[in-house]
Amino acid sequence: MQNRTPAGRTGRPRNAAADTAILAATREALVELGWSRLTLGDVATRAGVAKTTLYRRWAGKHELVVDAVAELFDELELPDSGSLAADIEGVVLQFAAILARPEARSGLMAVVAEATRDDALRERIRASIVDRQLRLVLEGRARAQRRGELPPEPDPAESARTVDLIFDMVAGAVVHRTLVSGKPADQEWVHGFTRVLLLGLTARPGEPDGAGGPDKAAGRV
Amino acid sequence: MQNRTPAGRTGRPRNAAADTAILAATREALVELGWSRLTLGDVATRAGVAKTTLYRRWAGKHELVVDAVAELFDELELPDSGSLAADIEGVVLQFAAILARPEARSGLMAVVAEATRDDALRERIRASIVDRQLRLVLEGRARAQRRGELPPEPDPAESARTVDLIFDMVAGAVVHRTLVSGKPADQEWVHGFTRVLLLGLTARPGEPDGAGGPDKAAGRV
Amino acid sequence: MQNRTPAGRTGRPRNAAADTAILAATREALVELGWSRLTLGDVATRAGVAKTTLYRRWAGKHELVVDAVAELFDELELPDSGSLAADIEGVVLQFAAILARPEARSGLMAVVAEATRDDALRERIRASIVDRQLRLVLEGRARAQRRGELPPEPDPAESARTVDLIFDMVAGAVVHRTLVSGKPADQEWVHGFTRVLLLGLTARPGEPDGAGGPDKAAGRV
Amino acid sequence: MQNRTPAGRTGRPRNAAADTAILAATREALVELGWSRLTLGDVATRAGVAKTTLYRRWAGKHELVVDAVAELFDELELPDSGSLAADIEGVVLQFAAILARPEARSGLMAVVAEATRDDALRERIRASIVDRQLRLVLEGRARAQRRGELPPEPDPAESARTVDLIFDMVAGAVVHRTLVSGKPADQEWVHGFTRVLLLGLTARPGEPDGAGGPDKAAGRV
DNA sequence: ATTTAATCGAGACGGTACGTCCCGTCTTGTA
DNA sequence: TACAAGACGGGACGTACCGTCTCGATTAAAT
Repeated sequence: MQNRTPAGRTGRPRNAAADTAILAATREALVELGWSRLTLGDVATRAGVAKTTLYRRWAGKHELVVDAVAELFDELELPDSGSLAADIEGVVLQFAAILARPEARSGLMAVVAEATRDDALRERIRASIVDRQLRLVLEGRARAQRRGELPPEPDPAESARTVDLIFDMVAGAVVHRTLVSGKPADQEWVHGFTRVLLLGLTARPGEPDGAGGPDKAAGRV
Repeated sequence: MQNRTPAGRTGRPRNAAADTAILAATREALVELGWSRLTLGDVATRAGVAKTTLYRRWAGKHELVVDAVAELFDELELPDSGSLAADIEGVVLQFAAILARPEARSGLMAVVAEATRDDALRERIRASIVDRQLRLVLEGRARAQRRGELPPEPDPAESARTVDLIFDMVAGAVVHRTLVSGKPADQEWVHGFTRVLLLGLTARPGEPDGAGGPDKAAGRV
Repeated sequence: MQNRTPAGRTGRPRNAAADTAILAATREALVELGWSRLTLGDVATRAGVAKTTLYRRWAGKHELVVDAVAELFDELELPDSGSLAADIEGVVLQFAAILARPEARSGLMAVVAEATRDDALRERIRASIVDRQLRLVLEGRARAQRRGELPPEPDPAESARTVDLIFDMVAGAVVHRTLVSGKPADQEWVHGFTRVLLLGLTARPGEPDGAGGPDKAAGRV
Repeated sequence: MQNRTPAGRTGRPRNAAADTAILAATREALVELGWSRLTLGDVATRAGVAKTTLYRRWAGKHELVVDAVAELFDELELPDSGSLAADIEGVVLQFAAILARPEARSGLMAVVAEATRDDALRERIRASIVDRQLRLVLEGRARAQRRGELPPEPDPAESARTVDLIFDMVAGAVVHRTLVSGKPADQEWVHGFTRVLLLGLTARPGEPDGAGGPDKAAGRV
């Protein structure tokens, strides 16, 4: 994951169990202490490992936490609920549930904050967390197209842009709701959000457009 | 701002200019060093102030940065562009421009991260940053209603929920685009985002609904 | 004591009671906290006085403590016990009793320590504490001469040297016993000490001299 | 010296040279700055050592200075001058010479002052400085007994009491002369002091006793 | 079986920043 | 003027972690 396999074959090999123990200890410490009070010395102690061992495998606190948090998001699965709207609602709810867990909340924003000044870290976050979950959007769209809920994509560039937009809107809204507004992203909220998102993506523009005839607009703002 | 006004009348009064200098020095340090390398000792030096003076007024790094960043968002203004869509685009662009500035990027996510474990800090962020900008959503809606672009609100509770949702969607998407995806929230992106948002909020559900007739949907996903 | 009388007559006169209160508060703080933890801010608070008032009258911690401790030694009185030996024992016991009090122990050595690098402070100690008690030696000798226990002094220079020597031996031995050896300078010890001192000062040298016939020496070493 | 030898075998061993460098730096700083201006940060810098290293080995300023000063007194040697009086004079002169050095003057009284409120510190002073030099008294007496200048000790308890008394008188008088009276403990003074001390210890009580016939007393008071 | 080389635990190390405490000065309003 | 109150610039404190290093002791693969 984070470390080159030893490459050269001679010498004592690394203890593979240590990686697992360290990442688990990291999440445990995140829960108990939060990002800012978490120290690598403490993580090493919890993992029953020397500090040197930890530094041999990770460059620092940020990298370690990215890996520890990334594992959490691998649990995400696209449910097959029969309709696109229900599929999206299901996945957003799962995402919200993960963000509600303290080991994710605390660490995720912190590494994002640091990534604003550290390109390598941002790349690591993208690779470990964001890109790995793009699969959900892609698979969801494909399934909806198979069902006939969505038309096929004529323009690949436009398609990629839309995938990015959906991802930013979903992840952004849930994160903001959970971490900034400090309110739960519960069933009701997710339903309302999904409705607006899907309507916005699929409604015919022109007619009941935002700039269009107000007399007919029934939407609530 | 952060400190009880002296209230009691005796003793030497606080130097009001120090507050201004400290907040400016904080932003300067955020630009040069970023959140994690910013130290209060350095900020004090930059502001030409003793470290003790700084600690007398702010409880710590997080509180200080919240106040320093909050001032940035007070620049936001709702443009009067003639249409709701254009107004929203204008304000989102302004918001994106602020988030593009390093003094905002670096500090904002860090305090949000810390706020996940510190209720007082979250409250401070809400009061200093989030709630102060809710005015934009409220005023924008009122103006659109005056123009006839939006109907009046029948249900106050539903209305508040929608304002919250809009705020989470706008702020969340822009933040995620800028800080996580690491791509610019430029004119083009803002236009696309605004279109989806407004359509989602105003389109008549039922007809070209996400669950509705796929054959007619012209939306791009 | 420590401060020039205001001299110029205009303006609000100093509160004379403050001096007393400050010195008492200093001794109180010495008892409770010892020298190293005593702070001028705390003394001011105890005395019900502002820090400014304290600094207007004393230059610093050292000067203040010298004055506070000096007052303790003014209690010393030469008892009239009928014999030189008994007079000396009495005064040495009184001296030991003062040194046993925490307000004296703690402060005295500290100012002496500082005086090794501060000539003005050493002079202040000499004037306030040491010289004021030379009277005891002088009066004791005069009384013994009146009684016929000691011969009159033929040589004034030699006389002054002897007074100094006595003072250094008495004060030094008691201080060392009390503060360094950490054992009480009690009746028994004072008796033994006085015996050696007086014998050393009055015995005819030459005969049972330390360099003399060892076979006849009955002294204990 | 001050720190448990590593005992346990694991881990990087302490750098023994650091102890030496730190104690030397401490004495250097005492000379230049005196006790009250000496800071541990400065000592660490002078020793080319991190502040943490210093704190890892000494509990604080007082303990450090005790050790730094204690080494000075290890230079003391009992000269073999042929007579008890000359031996004592020699050792007292050496002692006075050490106390005349600024690194001793400045620190010694300060730690004694602090020791009045800190039993552990007093014990450390006794063990590191006082008890280590008792050897001089013991050896001097033994040598004088071998020479026949002093009789053997019949009573061990009385003997110990006398050793203590001698130590308090010698150390006390020299310290007081040097640090309080502020006059040099030079050849002449030491000679006078030694004469009184030795006479007091060896003269036959009863005859020219302090309480005895004043007409025959030739001593000067 | 021995060598070889990397890993492991432990913990000392140089270093940076922390947040606190106290210093001695200053600036108010009141007496 | 003096005084109470308290803010101020400054300096040192002692602590906590950082990330590196030096140990002696394992531990396997390569000899």
